[in-house]
Amino acid sequence: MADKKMVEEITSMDEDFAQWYTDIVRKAELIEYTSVKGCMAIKPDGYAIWENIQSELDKRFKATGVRNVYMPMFIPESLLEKEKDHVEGFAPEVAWVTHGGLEPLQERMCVRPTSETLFCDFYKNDVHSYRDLPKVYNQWCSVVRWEKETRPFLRSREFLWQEGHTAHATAEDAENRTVQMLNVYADFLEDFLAIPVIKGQKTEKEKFAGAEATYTVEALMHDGKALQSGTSHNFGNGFAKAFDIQFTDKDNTLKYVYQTSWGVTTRLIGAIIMVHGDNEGLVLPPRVAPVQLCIIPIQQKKEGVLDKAYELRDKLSAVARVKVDDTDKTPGWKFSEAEMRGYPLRLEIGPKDIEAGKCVLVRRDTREKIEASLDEVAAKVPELLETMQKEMLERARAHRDAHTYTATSYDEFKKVFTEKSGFVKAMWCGCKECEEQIKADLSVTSRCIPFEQETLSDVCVCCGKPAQKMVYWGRAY
RNA sequence: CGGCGCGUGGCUCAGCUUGGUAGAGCGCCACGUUCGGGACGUGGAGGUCGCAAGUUCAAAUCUUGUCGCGCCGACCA
Repeated sequence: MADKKMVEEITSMDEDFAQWYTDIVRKAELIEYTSVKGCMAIKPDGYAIWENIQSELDKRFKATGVRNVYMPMFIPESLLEKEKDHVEGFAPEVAWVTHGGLEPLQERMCVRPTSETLFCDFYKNDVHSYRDLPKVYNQWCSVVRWEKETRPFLRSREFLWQEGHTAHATAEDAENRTVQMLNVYADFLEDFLAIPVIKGQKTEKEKFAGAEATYTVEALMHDGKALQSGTSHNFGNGFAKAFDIQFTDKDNTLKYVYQTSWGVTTRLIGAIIMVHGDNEGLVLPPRVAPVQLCIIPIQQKKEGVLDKAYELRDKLSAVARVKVDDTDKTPGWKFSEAEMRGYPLRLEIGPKDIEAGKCVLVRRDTREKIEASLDEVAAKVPELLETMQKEMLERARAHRDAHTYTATSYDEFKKVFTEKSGFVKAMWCGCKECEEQIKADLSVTSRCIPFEQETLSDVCVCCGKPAQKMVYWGRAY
C-alpha cells in the first residue's frame, strides 16, 4: 500500500527527478511561472514557508546581536568596481539601469546582485572609532543575477535572501563571526529544516569573489546531488582597503576594519523539497510547515461532522498550526491534496469516529495511521510532530551517509561518480589544476574542505602528489 | 551562451506530414445524488492556435524571422 502511487500528476522521482521537482513545486502550489523570464511568482503556500524560515532565522540572528537595516537596490557602477575580484565575479551577471525616465543616466547603476559594496560605502562614513565596532547588520531583501538557466527556488534571476554584513576591529573578531554565523545556519538547517549539513571551507577556486575565506554548509539532495545551502565569508580587510573603511583604535592608530558577510536564500525551499519530498508530493518538516495538521471531515454534510472538525481545530490550535479542509471535494481527493502539499499530519474525523469518540491521525512522512481518542489527541499531536521532526532528520542523515563514499585512487574516484551519485570524500593536494581536471573529467566540483578532517591516504586522489586536505566532492545544483 | 525538445481554452495534449467550419480529457460554473484513498449524472461558460512578416482564393497547418518555456552542458546561491 505504501508504495502505491496515488497522485498520478506527480512524476516519480526515480523516473525523472527534474520533472518530479517541477511537478511538486507546481502541484503543491509553491510558485507560478510569470511573464518575466527567469522570475517566479511565489504563491501563498510557498511564501508562508519562507516567512517561517525568515522569522526563525531572524530570531536566531538577533540572539547573536544582529540588527536589521535596509540598503538601496541600485549600485552605481563606480562603486561596484572598487574591489577588483568582486566586480570580476559579478559583472557577467548583473542587470543594468541606464535611464531615469526618458533621460540617460550620467552613470549607469546595476540592480544589486549582493550588497557588499553598498555596506562598505555605508560603513566608510559610519565607522570612525573602535567604539563604533562591531557593526553587525543584516538585510532581508531580493537580489538580481542575470542567470542563463533558471529553476524554481534553485536558481532564478531575482531571489529573496538575507545578507548579513559585519565590520570588526580585528581579524580574529571577523573570523569568529564568520564561523559563528555558519554555525547558526548549520543548526538552523538541522533543527528547523531537518536537513543535515557538512560544514567546511570552500577551496580557492570555489570561494566568493572578493573573500579571503568562504565557509559553506553543504547538503545532499535525494538524487545524490549537492546543494550549497548557506555561506559565510571572511573578507579580511580587502574590502576595507578598497573602500577606505578606517577607524581609530584604542592605541590611537588608524586601522582598516575586518569584514564578513553571510547569507541564505529561498533556495532553502528547494532543499526542503529535494531532501524530504517523495512520490506523493512535498513533505514538510513540522517546524517549518505553515500548516502542521490538516483536518479532513468525512461525510461532512452529516450533522455534527463539520462542527466536530471545527471544535477539534479550535482545541488543537493551542498545540499546532491547524486547518480544516471543508471544501466539497471527496475525502479521497483531500487526502491526496494534503499529501501533495506536505502537511505533516492529517486528521480524519467522520460519523463513525464521532460515535466511537476517536479520530485517525496519519503521518505524512511514513503514512502511518494512528487511532487516537478525542481526549488524548491534543497530547498526541505535538508528540507526533516532534517525533516526525526528529525522524526526518535521522532519515535524511542516513540517506546522506549511505550516499557518501570514499576514494583513494583516481580510478576508484571515477568509478564511484560513474556508477553512483553522492558525496565522495577524497584527499587533495590543494592545487587548482586537480580541481579543473576533475571537473573536466566528471563535471564534479569540490564542495568543501570539511572542518572535521580525516586522513584517507597520503596522496592527492587526482595527481598523486602529497595530500593536504580531505575534500568532499560532488555534482552540484 | 551551445545542444535537444516544446509553444493550440485554466491544465495536459490531439489536429500540422497531405492548407478548407478549432477538438478531446481534466479543471471551472449551476443543480442533484455522493463522501473512510483523486465519485457520478444533467446542463453551461471558456480559444484572434506565442508574436510578426511572407506564400495562397484560403494558414493552427507551409516559409522566414522573432519571443518565451523546459531539460542537458558551461557559469553561478
